[in-house]
Amino acid sequence: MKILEDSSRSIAVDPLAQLNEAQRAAATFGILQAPGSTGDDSTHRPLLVIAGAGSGKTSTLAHRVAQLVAQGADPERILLLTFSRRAANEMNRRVERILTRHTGACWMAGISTLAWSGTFHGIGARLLREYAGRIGLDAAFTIHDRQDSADLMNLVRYGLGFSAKGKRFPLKGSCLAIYSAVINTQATLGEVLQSSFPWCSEWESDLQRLFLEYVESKQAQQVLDYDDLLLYWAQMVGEPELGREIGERFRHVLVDEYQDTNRLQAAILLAMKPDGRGLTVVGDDAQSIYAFRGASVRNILDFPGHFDPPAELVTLQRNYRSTQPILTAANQVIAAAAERFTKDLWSDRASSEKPRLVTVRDDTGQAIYVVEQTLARREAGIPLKAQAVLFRTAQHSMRLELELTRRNIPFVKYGGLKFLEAAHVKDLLAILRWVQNPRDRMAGFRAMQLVAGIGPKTAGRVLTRVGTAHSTGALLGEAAVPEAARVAWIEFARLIEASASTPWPAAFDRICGWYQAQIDRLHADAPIRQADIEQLARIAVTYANAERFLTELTLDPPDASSDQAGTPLLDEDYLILSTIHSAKGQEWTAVTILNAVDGCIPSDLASGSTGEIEEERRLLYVAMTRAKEHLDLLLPQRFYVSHQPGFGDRHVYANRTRFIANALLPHFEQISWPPPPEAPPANANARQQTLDLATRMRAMWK
DNA sequence: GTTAATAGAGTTTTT
DNA sequence: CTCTATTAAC
Repeated sequence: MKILEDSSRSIAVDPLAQLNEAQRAAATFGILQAPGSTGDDSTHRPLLVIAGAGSGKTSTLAHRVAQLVAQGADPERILLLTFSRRAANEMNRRVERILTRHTGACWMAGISTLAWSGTFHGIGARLLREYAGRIGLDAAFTIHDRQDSADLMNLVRYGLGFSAKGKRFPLKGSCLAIYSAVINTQATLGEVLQSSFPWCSEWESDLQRLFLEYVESKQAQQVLDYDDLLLYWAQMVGEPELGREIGERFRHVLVDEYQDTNRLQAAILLAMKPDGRGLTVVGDDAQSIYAFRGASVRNILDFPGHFDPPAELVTLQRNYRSTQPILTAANQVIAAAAERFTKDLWSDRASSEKPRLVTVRDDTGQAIYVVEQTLARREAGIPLKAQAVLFRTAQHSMRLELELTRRNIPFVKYGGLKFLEAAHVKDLLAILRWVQNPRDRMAGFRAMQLVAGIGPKTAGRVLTRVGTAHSTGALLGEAAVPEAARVAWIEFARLIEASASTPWPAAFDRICGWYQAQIDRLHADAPIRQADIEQLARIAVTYANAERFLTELTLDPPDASSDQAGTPLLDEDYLILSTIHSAKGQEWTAVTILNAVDGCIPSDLASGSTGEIEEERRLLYVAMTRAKEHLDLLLPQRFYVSHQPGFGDRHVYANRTRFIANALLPHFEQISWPPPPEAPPANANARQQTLDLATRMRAMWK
């Protein structure tokens, strides 16, 4: 990746011309060298960019990276931490485009300009594999996703006899959530229990024991969970020597969406860059929506003061995305927030259209309204892809999905259940993982039970034997299994043995072949699952080896449920359905927010503490600021109570979300749908009475 | 020891 | 409703 030598001068002026003053300041801070300087000594003071919604944050960051590269920084030594892989790819694309367009230089196609860009977890996994030898880790470790982790937690929990306690012990999910909170917030177990899980406080000492066993168990299996990827990384760079080595290796570290990082992630940054030199973080405190996962707004609020001299602060508050009425309404919603870097977004995109509050009768009315509105907008020239429907929880869109399917309107849904979490996909991956890492008990445990006649008992027994040996396949053949399972078992053992020595894509095909023979017995709806497996196979061939495939898949799963992962769809037009969380960083011409009522936003599951309520407020803010021109907030008046047979009509009435108080109403247009029948003027009424219904009724029976 | 059936409880957002 | 745990039957 070499750039033409003589082009580095023109780049300094040209691309930056598109940026406004604040953006330019952020993009060039500490970089623009005096003429004649080599650009070599370009590590700068720490920089914090507070970038409001739609303020051109991505573009600014991309320009900054491009500047760094253009001024001679080695792309290999730039670390770019983003929130999702999608964001990382987008950033890469933009950087390349800026560099190409303004230098005429030709970047090698197919090779990413930035070798080190990705999520904290993804980069962590890479670094840990690379440095595994020096921290006593097996480089072939496997990564457990949340379900696997919960299952392992469950196993340990069961082993300790906690499941049989007189009073109910927290379920596996809660246990994992508590464990994860302790790691990510770097607080003590006691503190976490008190602040977030008060109903589990009585189990503190048992939980402590559980977590110890959980950790031991992971270590024995050479398995890391999501939290470990950060924790091991933090511990690794906490060692002075390794910390310095890795810190210096990355001359520039840029972090996007900093408001959604947690204390552990902040600790990693500080360990790598103790004085903050070369460090840039970008974020918006008003868009912090991941506290439930340990993220802390404090990270961004306290960032400047961590350093001496303090970090430079640049604020971007000109919004290029939304019209002023939308922005005004959003500003009003967030204005009530307690603590923040004060900024009011402004835009010069005038419009007479206010965001609308649309009252509909119920869920069904909501679905029909959205469909009609969507189609009308498409008629008006806004393609489906430029329209999005956002909601708090994945299930809020169920009714709408039905309606869209019924009317043959294509859509893609982000967030919620991923196809990776489907049982059959997990089955397949378990086999694959076990082949790759025989010590991964969870994988083995699951894989073995796919064989007819093998249940938890037999599987557990075999595991204890395999754990001590190295050649899995041979040992499996000898294992004592119930007579009824004998034949199937030997076939399974052969599969495991053979797969370990088969080259990559072929090994996967082989496993698929075996699994497909079992699928009819395991699942009732085999044909649908069959299709998923074929899709997985298509994804599999694009990876170099099993380890890469598994790692990428757990860290960066295909995030849309009907995401064809590269196949067709691309040139088709489809509507976007997304949870608000998954909509982060995106924008659409028209946005519809479902269920803008109390109980949904804020979710009644998250209205415990003021902190949670504040986060829900920011959530609504994030949702509103995704819209460029049209914004509808839907208010279903009634919700049918679930759990009732058939189509019962027990329901509850809902109120408009508390975040849009009466005082804010002037910023919205309020309508009802379907529109109330227009009361005709009194005189017109008389004139219009040309229809004698009474006569007609009588005529029916004559 | 394994599987099928039944009763009971929880229920968000995601790397 | 769906996931989990327990119990009954194979």
